[in-house]
Amino acid sequence: MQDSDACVQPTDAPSRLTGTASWYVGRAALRAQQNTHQHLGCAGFRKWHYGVLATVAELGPSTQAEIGRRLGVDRSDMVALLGDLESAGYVHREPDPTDRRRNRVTITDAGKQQLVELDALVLAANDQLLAPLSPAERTQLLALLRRVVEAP
Amino acid sequence: MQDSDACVQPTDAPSRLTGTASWYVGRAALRAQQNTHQHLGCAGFRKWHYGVLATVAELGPSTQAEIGRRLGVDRSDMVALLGDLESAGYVHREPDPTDRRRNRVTITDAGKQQLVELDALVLAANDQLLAPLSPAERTQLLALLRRVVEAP
DNA sequence: CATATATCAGGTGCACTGAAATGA
DNA sequence: CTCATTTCAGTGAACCTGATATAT
Repeated sequence: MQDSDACVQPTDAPSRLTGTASWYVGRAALRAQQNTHQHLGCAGFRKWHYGVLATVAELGPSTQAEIGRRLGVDRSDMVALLGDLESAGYVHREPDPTDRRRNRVTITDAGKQQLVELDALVLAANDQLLAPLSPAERTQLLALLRRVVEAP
Repeated sequence: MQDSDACVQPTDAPSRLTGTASWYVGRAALRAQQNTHQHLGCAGFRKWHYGVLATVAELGPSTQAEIGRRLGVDRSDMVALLGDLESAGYVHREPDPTDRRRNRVTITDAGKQQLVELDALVLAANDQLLAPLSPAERTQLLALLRRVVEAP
């Protein structure tokens, strides 16, 4: 058996599913997830590692709670996530002197450098996902999804 | 603390993410998942229970492997899934006399009846997800996602 | 022999809950 | 006292792998 079952597209799903947006959104998300996981995985990263690095890079030093809020990642999961990144030397955690409940998370030079490399991988994964669409269609899809996601 | 963190929309994600389709596809899928999970959960079902019922209802008696292929669900997970549905009396499993490796999975009357009720819940969850979009935009989104998902 | 099916045992990433310790 | 932050311990669903027994 060399089946592996993974990455095998489902064929002819029931019309009750192929009539819904939820179905396609779910399938598309799975594909997106597999693409980015595969690309980032080669570098030893997962998607939230990238998300955290991106957040800290763009926002400057932040607290764990703030990063989690921006990304929609649970405060609880942030602990391990930042643990990974810190022990790899990509971020630095230090207690905030002005509010000693908080941790100030800062990206290191190694982190910034790594982030640039990851950008290329994420871009490639995205291009792969959107391959069937023209540039105009990609913009359109992005706009529609934005409206769905940013709904009250 | 009554925080609960769940279902809290992330605000102001970094532009590295908000520029990608993967990001919005992922967020939309999470929201879709939460909607359906919440709606179906009230009836004691999960999304794959619904998917399996829908498949068997539309295809007629099928094998576990075939159902899994249609849905993109792993053969391994189908076992437990069908176990749930069978012990609840919604499907029936019997060895196929013409090929004794296979199980013939059939939907029961109770299953058909339950499926109709679940249809309404799934529809409601979908409407909730697509609330920000006009009917024309919903069709457009569906078409774009279809192209992405049904890519080679 | 090779292939397909159902099943079991297990691993991993992710979303989430609840509680504890600390401090504002 | 209330609220926010970090941390830990643990659950649950979904995705995936590998192996086994059985039958084609």
